[in-house]
Amino acid sequence: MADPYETRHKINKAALDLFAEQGVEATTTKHIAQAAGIAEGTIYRHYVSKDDLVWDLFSTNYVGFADRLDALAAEHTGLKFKLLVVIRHFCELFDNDPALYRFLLLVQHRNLHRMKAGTRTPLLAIRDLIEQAIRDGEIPDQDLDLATAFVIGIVVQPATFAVYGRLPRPMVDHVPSIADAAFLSLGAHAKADHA
Amino acid sequence: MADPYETRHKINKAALDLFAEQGVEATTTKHIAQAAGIAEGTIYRHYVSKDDLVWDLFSTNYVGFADRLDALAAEHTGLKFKLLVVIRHFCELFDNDPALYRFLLLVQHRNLHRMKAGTRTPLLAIRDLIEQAIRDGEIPDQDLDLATAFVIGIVVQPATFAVYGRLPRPMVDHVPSIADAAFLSLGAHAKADHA
Amino acid sequence: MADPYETRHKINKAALDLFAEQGVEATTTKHIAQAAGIAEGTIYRHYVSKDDLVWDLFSTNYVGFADRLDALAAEHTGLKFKLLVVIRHFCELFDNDPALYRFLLLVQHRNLHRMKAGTRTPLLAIRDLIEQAIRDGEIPDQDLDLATAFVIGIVVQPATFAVYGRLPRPMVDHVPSIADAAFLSLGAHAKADHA
Amino acid sequence: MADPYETRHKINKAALDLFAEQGVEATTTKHIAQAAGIAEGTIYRHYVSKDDLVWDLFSTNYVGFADRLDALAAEHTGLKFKLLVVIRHFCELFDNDPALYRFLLLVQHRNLHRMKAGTRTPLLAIRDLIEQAIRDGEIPDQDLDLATAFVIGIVVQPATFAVYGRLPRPMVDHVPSIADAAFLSLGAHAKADHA
DNA sequence: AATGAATGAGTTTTCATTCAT
DNA sequence: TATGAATGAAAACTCATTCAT
Repeated sequence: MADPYETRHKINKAALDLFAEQGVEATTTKHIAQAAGIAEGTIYRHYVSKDDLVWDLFSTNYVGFADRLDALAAEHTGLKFKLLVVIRHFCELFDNDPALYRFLLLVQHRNLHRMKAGTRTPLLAIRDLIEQAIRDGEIPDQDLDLATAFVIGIVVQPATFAVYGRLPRPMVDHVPSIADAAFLSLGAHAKADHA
Repeated sequence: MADPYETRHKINKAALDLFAEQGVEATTTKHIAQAAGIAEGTIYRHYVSKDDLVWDLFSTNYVGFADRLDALAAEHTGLKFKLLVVIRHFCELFDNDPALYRFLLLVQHRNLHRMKAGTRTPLLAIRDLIEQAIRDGEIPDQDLDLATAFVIGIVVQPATFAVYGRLPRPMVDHVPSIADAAFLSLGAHAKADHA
Repeated sequence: MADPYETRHKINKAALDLFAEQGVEATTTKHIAQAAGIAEGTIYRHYVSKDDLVWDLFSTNYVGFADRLDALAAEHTGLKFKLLVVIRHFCELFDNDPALYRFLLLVQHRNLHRMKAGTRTPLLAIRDLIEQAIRDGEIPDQDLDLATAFVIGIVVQPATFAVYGRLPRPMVDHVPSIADAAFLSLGAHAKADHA
Repeated sequence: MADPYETRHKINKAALDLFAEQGVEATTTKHIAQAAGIAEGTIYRHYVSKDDLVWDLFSTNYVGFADRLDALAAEHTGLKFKLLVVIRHFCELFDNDPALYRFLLLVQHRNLHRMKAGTRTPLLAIRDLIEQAIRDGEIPDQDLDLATAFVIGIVVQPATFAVYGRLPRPMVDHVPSIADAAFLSLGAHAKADHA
């Protein structure tokens, strides 16, 4: 009997790649089945619908990513270092699995509102990290959500540029510059570097 | 019968709203026709295809927006002021026509590569502005594309937050903070403010 | 432009015939389209779904039939005559449009419970007619619903036999016998015949 | 592993319930397997196909029922009594196993033509009983098939009403009334009761 | 220019059945 | 015998586009 775990994995891999490459709508279940080397009907033994597949791919990876960011932030001290490891992790994700990044970028708008309130998201991980820094006096008091948006924007936009060839890869090469910009955008003094 | 110019306008308005709200693929020509109060076939009197409609909407507004940014930048001196007016214009667009803003954000990547080489885009407007600042010694020498990504990210991400209710509107209220963050992220000294 | 009324009629006719002949499930939208001489997609310009088509066909004809029975009953006096015209009408329907009868027979179980309470049905028409006869002392007092079931059964079962070739057609030939049986089953005296 | 006889029984029970409730077409093999608590493939260890399952269920029970009706009729004398016991048996089947009753009713027409010529059916049991009564002069000479239809209709329709809640259960309570109506519908005189 | 019914190719989804374990 | 993952043919349904009016 075929290993259902393996089949599911093949579906996920094929779907993610195709979704990233041509978008969710443009990817047919037929394409996915062909790329995964399985029958079209088999997809429906693992997922209720194409939409369910998209949602599963999104939520699993989105939440998994948030959890890793939380863990990383917890392992380090000080805004500067926290930002650095978090941003490095983000860039590594991008470099190692560009398709996953592109997929998350593509579908987040349609899927974010489905997450049940209270779920850990990368966004919350960043927000908590900034909140802590304000509390610790590392950066001036400021609008927390706005500050979160700045950091997210500074990290995500270069990756988006990289996707479309407007910035050279690997993203890891840009980590120091990105971390610096994020740090500065929050109103931190360069000196905080050495704190 | 009806003023053809007005019909076209109704199509544009309906399409833009729907595209912004639910994405291009999820919006059917039937939806557009219904929302515009016209017959489905009428769309094809004004546009060759749905894709043509998307492209027209995108290119017209994208280039127009870039031109206004260029003009604004030209009217002011110094990175700080240029950033301020450019960012204010971004935020005003968002406040005045959120559908247009979201639409441009959604489809830009799919459509950017179709633009004739050399066409002015908002990205280029920002990029030129930063290049000038580096040349003028206002900010340290740095990777131009990365810096552009920072500024774009710092501007766009708060707007995205606003769309999802994570940041209060109007966006114009956030202009000073956003401009500051953009300015700082480029490595400018706060003092440059008063320069 | 094609006449939508005519197209809808072609769909209805083709669908009814096929449904009656081979059942609803066994009839595909492709079959219907072919039989109607239209494209498969055209069905969906007239009906939301195959199920909607079935429901429309059922409810329209079922209620229409009830209305005609009501009208007929109102035009005549005395249980005997009312039964006679009502049963004759039923048999004429059967003879003139056996497909319609067979269709109603096939789908009633799945669709009866969808009718909103208070809708006129053939069943109610018969029931009212019997209730009146009891009130008028034409037949002994008895369980109204049970009596209704008797009459319905006496009328419907022969038709069902006729469908499957267990009784010769036309059904109209059996009207006197059926009416007599119905009359007698209610406990009426033969004398009532001449009342 | 499990007792094969028990497994087959579980399949039969689950299938019968589901077929009765939602029809044969609407019941999937998956549903049956779930309801029976077995694997989908197991059905095919016991039946060649879904259709084979339906046929087996139908023919076994239909013929068994006919045989019991025959036996009951043989044990009694006179139309009145024969009708009474036969109708009681009908009603008891309904009360004891409504799913089986409904199933037989639903699928009989689709399956009757498959029965070998000469097989005993409930229809024949009723028909023979009426034929005997005519021969014995208990009821007037009349169309035998039509008369059979009357009796079947008078018995079956109340049961259908009971399914839809239009008549209170148990059906056994209605046996005297139903038998009376059947008796009368055949043109028997009420006095024959006491003959 | 405008209409809107019709199209048909293409999509998602279903489900009885098979087969390796 | 039992399992249940996989199959694939066929189903219902969608939708950008066409075209007669």
